[in-house]
Amino acid sequence: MSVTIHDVAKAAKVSPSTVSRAYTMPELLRPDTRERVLTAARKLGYQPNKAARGLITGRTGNIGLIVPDLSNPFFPAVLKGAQARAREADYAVFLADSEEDQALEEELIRAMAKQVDGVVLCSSRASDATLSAIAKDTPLVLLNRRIGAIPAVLLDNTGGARQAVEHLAALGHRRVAYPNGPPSSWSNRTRRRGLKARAAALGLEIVELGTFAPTFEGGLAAADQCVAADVTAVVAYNDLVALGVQSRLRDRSIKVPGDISVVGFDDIPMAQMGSPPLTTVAMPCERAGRLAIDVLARRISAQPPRNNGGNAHEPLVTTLIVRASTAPPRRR
Amino acid sequence: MSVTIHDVAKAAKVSPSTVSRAYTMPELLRPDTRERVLTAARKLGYQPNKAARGLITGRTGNIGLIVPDLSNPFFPAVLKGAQARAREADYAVFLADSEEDQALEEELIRAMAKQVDGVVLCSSRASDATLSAIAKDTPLVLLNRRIGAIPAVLLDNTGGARQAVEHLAALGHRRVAYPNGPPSSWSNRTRRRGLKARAAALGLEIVELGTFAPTFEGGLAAADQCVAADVTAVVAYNDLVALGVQSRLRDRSIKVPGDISVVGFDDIPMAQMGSPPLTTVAMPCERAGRLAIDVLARRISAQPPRNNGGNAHEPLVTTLIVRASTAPPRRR
DNA sequence: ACAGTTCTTGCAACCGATTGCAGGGTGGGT
DNA sequence: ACCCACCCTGCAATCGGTTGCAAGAACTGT
Repeated sequence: MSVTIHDVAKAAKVSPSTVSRAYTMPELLRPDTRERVLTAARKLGYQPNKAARGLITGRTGNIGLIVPDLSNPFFPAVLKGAQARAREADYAVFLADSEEDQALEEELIRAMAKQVDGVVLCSSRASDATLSAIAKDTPLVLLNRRIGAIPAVLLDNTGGARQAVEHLAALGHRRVAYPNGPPSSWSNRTRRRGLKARAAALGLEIVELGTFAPTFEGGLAAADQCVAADVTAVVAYNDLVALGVQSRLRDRSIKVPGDISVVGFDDIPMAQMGSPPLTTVAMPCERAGRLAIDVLARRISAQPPRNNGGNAHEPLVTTLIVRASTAPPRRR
Repeated sequence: MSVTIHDVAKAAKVSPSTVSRAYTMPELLRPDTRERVLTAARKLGYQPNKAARGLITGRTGNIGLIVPDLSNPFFPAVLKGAQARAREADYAVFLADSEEDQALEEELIRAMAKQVDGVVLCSSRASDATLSAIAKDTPLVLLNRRIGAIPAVLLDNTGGARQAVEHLAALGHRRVAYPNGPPSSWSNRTRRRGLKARAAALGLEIVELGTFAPTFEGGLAAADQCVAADVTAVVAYNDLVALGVQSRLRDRSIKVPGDISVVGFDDIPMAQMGSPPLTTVAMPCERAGRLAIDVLARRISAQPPRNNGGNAHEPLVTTLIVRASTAPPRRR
C-alpha cells in the first residue's frame, strides 16, 4: 500500500533504524548515509506514519479543538487562527462542535483526549469539576474561561464592558439593558460583572434580563424585553444577539440609534455590514486562537506541568469600535 | 499512563486477545466472559487506542476536511453538518483551511491523506490532474466540484442562477452584472454558465466583470465596476460579495434596490440581517456537509471503488429567497 | 603494528492493538 | 465409556515506527 520505513531501508541499503534516525536524530548519522537515506525516501515519496510513531513516542502530533457552535462567526475566527498556527507547529487539528451542550462537550473531550496531545476548549460549557479532572491527565488550554491553574487564553471582557459603559455614559444614557447569555459562559459572567462595576461607578443602572441563546434568534427575543424594560440602550451578550435586537427593533419601527442604542461584543464581520453598522467591543479572535495553540504546545513539551506561575496570561486587549448604532438618547 | 488492553485483560483474568474480541467480534465470546471483560473495562475507564488499532486494520477512523476559507460563513455551515454526521458515524474530523491557496491546499491534502481514511474537499481550488492522482489512492469526496468519476456532492448552482435571472427578468431588468469569483472555482463556472444560459433565453444581457476575491472586500471593489457598467442589477458570486457591493453602493449613496438590485448566492445568516435584507439563492450547506460524509463513508467501506455509476449525485436543490434587495428598475 | 577511543550502524524489544491458527474444554451421539 | 464436533480462548505474529544496547568500523596516539 503505502511506502514504509522498510521500503526506504531496503532502497538505501540500511536498516530501518537508520532510516528512523535520519529523521529523528540526523546528527548521529554519517552525512553521506543520511543523504543516501533521505534521497531514497524522497524518491519513494516516503512520509513517516504519525500513528505508528505516536504509539512509541506517546506523542500523536494532533491537537483537539472544541467549540460550542460553529454558526457563531466568533468561533470560526478563533479556529482559523488556531488551525494556521497548529500547521506551522506541525500539528494537525481535530475539530468538534459541542452544540452548546454540556454533556456532549464533556463526552467529546474525553473521546478526543485519547487521540491527541492536548485540547483547546473554546468558551467551554463543561463543569469546573469535570475540567479539573480531565486537566489532570490531558494538557488542556481554555479559551475564554478560567479555572484554577489550568492554562487559559483570556480576552479582556471586563475592559471591553468598561469601555462600552463609558461610551454610553458619555452619550448621556442612564438606564441600560443587558440580556444575559448562557449562564455557564465565563464571557457572560465577566461581561456582566464588568458592566455592573463600571455602571455603579458612573451612576448608571444596568437592567439584567433573563438568559437568552447567544444567537440571532436569542436577540429577537431579547429585543422585546429590552423595550419593555424602558431603557435607552442595550449592551448585548454578543454581536449575534445585538444584531437580533436591532432586527427586531427595526421590525417594530423602533429606531436604532434614535430610540435605542445597541452595543455588541466580538466585532464579527457582519457587525460592520449591518445597518446601522454596530458599535461593538472587538476581540482579537484569530490572535487568541493562535496564542492558545502556542500555550498548548509549550504545555505539551514541558513534561512537568511546571507549577510555577505563567499559567494565567494577561487578558488580550479588547477595543470598543464605535459605529452608528449608538447615539445620545432621545430627550423626553 | 493510559489504561491499555493488557490492564483490562489482567483485571478480567483473560488474554488481551479476548478483550479485543469483546469489542470487535462480541458474538464469538461466551456471554459471561464478554460481560466480565466489559465490566472490567468500564471500571478501569478503558477506551481502545485508535492509532494502534488503525495500524493493523488500516483504518484510522479519521476523516479530513479541507475548506478554502473559514471566514466565509458558507464553510463553517458545511463543516457543522459534516462534523455532526461524522460523529454519528464514529469518525473524528481533521480540519484544515487552505487560505484559498492552491499550492497550500495540495500540500494539505497530501499531508492529511496519510492520516485519514478519506478526505472531503470543499470547493477545492486544486488542479484536476492533482486531484485525479490523489483520488487513485485516497478516498476523496468533492463538495461543489466535479472531476471525472470522483464522487461529489453538488449544489444546484445552475438552477439557482436560473431562478435568479428569471426573478430579475420578471422585475423588468435587462442588463445585469456578474462579478466573477475565483476562476478555479467550480461554483463560479456553473453559476456564470447558468446565468448566461438563462439570460440568453430571456433576452437579458449579462455583463461579466473581472474576477474578485470571494469576500466582502471583493464586493467593495466589484460595486464600482458594476456602477460603471451601467446595469440595473447585480448577481454577485456569493453573499459576501453581494454584501460588499451593497455596502459600497450605500457609501456612494446609490440606493438598493431603488437604483440597483442585488442578488447573492448561499444565504449565509447575515444575508437576512443586512439592510435591505438580501435576495439570494439558498444552499443547503449543512445537508451538503452531512451528505459528503455519508458518501465518503460508503466509499471507504466499499473497498473496490465500484466502477458502476452512482458516483455523481443529483445536485442538491437550491431555492431563491426573495428579500428586499431586489425591485423593478427605475424608469429612465 | 597495536591497544584504546569514538563513531556508526544493526539487532531486537517494544508501543497497543488485531487476527490466523491451534489446543483445551464441553457436549452430543452411540 | 468413547469419539468427534464445535465452541472458546490463548499464543504468537504483525502493523510501522523508535530506541537501548552492543558489535564492528574508523580513528587516535605511541
